[in-house]
Amino acid sequence: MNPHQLELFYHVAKSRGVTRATRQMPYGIQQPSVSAQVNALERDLGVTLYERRPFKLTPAGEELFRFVEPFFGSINEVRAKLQGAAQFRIGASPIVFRDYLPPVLEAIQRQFPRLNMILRALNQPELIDAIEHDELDAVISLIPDKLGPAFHAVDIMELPIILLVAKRSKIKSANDLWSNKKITEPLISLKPNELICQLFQETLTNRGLSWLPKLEMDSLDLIEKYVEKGFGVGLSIRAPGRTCPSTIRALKLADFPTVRLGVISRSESKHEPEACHAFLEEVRRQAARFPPRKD
DNA sequence: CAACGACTATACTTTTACCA
DNA sequence: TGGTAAAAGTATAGTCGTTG
Repeated sequence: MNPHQLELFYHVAKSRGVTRATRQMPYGIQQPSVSAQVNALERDLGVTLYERRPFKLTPAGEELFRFVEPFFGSINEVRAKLQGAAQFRIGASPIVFRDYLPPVLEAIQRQFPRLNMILRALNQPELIDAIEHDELDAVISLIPDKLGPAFHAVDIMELPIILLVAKRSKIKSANDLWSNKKITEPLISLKPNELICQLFQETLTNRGLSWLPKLEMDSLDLIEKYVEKGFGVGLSIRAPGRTCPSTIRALKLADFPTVRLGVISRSESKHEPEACHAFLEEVRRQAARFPPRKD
């Protein structure tokens, strides 16, 4: 039972499978090597640690995993500590990074000069995925309704879903669209797994309408660009403190649900709680600069 | 139920690390 | 520098689950 075998077993158990482990390992190693090492560990112990397919840890495997997980699971954290640079990993959408985060990050940097901030710009589904896999400590994201108990979500603001049309388009309000049973304007939206799209499509379905996107973009900026060029109607949200370009008209969507923008962190994370708290406070303070619009 | 793809194990070869 | 053992790599066979 050598440490290398235990490390590989940890990755196999965490990734739930040998092949998956080799793909997710922090360093390069081929599947047969992992397979051979974990098998050698089992042979040495004289115990089966997991059922192969479907993957399931045996009681012995569970016990061994409980033993090795605290060690191998906190290696990166310990490394950062030893290097004197506690790290705090923040995720947000590219737009949030561009338009809202700089003052927040500056404030955190002033408060924690030694803190090593790791920043990742991702879209909403990837942000949720990253925090679920403990790859980030805090994310600013639209908050899904179903969020596990392991996560702590704090609402910052409610944002209305809007449609964007080119000013020169003859569509003046959303009702102009709904009046036709079949909507002929091309819809430009984010990818279907984005919360905004799901909420929008659900609401349409409830009203007996069908309008699937013709163009799928991966940022709201791109959607705006293509609306401007006259490629169709864009699905977006009204971002606070930003005004539409003069060539674009934003259409309110009466009786459509709003989305909640907030900060999600891991509730049990003992990892940099001060920084996490300060981050949340700073986001709140910045958000307060944008009073809710009442139109 | 055959065809296919994904996963795991095995056989064999090459590389690496260590030591005399 | 050359020998040795361990570990990693390549190729591939076997097995299982899915799909048309």
